[in-house]
Amino acid sequence: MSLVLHNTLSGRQEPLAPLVPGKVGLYVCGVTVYDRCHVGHARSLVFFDTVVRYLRFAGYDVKFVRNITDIDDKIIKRAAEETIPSEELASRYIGTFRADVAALGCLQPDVEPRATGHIPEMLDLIARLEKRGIAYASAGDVYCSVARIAGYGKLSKRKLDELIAGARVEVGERKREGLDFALWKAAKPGEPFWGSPWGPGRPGWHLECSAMSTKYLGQPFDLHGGGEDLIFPHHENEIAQSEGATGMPFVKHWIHHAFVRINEEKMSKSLGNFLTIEEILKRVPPEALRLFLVSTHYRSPVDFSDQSLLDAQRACARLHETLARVEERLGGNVAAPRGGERAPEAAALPASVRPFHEQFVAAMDDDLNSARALGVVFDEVREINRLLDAGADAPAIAEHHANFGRLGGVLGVLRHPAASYLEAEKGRHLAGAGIEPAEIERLIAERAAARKAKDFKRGDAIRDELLARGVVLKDGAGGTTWSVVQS
RNA sequence: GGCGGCGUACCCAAGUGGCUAAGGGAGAGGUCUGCAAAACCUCGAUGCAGCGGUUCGAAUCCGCUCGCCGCCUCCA
Repeated sequence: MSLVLHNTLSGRQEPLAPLVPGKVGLYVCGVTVYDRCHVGHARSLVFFDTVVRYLRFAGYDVKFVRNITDIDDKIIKRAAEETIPSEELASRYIGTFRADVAALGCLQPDVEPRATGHIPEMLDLIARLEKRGIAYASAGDVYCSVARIAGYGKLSKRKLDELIAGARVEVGERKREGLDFALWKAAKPGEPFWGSPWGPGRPGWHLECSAMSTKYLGQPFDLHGGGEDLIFPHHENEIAQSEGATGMPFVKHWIHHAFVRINEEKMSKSLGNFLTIEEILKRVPPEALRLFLVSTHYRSPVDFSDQSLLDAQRACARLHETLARVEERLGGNVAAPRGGERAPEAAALPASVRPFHEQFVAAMDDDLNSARALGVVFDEVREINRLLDAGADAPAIAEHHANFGRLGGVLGVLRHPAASYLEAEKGRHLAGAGIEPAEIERLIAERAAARKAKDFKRGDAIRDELLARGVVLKDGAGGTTWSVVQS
């Protein structure tokens, strides 16, 4: 059994076969920091985070590189609008990006290179392309001549003549062919620039990923990914640059995920129909957003809606309610696995949990089918609740606790003790509902007194009043506890 | 126009040739509970956009039709 992944380059599913057995190099195109990140970016972050977690779970030594584009036309444009230096704008949105990544609970990349920190590497790449007659300078710009690239279009499955015929890009005065793309852009007055043999300017967008990926992962390397909108022209051009400069293959395996849609349309900044990660996380816990995102296979579009998000939040609550029961049953003896670690061999697992582990692995090995894998986690939830209801002993519960936490951890949904999750949910709800915990406790005490006096009518009235305010009471052996409705 | 993808129960979503079509949300009935909540049990698509075809057998393969989306331009 081993991981099979869809490869955009071949259009087929192929086994992951690392260049160095046991090690995987992964490069992901990150964000351009000129605005806040939205749910679409969250999909990319969460998907590749899941990829890294699963690869490590499966025993691979992963080197994960994700870049930050901190210089480009959009950044310059925004900065000019705000009349601040582009570095200041970039720095601001690197800050919000980092906050979003942390809030989503994503693992840090091993290397997070920034374009502006790799200008020499990029200039070197241009020089090599020029030496091979692939790049040409023109009035301070430098372009890559697509016609000189063998196999151009192989990733996006496009033929060069069709691209030329259908090109919406105008042939610029400086460009020889419409499809040629900029490696270096001459600085206009007032724009940020770096010195180069071709004059002051800045790198073209595609160049940074070619330079930085191979700097940190070598050439060729194993896995390169991003959103499916990057297939053309971005990734096609990366291949052109890197293979053109060296004559060696660039990347073995390309993985691309589909988009988040909203009302049947792609969520994007240009359409203005986006919700930021920050806005969503005010409404639901990060685990709920992650669960929402991984409940669809990565190569299918996921439709965002309030109802779907609410469904995910309720499903997430089910997961954590069960975790809370488990933790209560085990008392203080709960060292929860956090995910991202190597899994034990299936043969070493207790027979009670092995089927869940194996089914989860089978699902993830099948082109990272996280939706199916999540179904397995819920199967185990039911099994755990059954055991708890039947009064199973602690060791039996502990076996499942370890397994269930480990599987959930791969999907990034059971990373904290249940209590902290449930407390956070209470806080989120109370902040919006205008009710204080002290008041809830007071009403619970009042109700307890009424119930003791057999005044169930009064007791039920209090419970109904709290319910109307989104607070659910639960009468247990040790007294009454409360939680909040997921809405 | 070129290329690619999608249409599965009330909603979301797995399943891509053959056991009773996963799982989650919502709903109905039951157990438990003073009543609830949570949990558990049971029910829920004789059918997988429509129509044809291939096959012993198809949601799954092929053809056509209808509806929707993405890329081809900055975009996760």
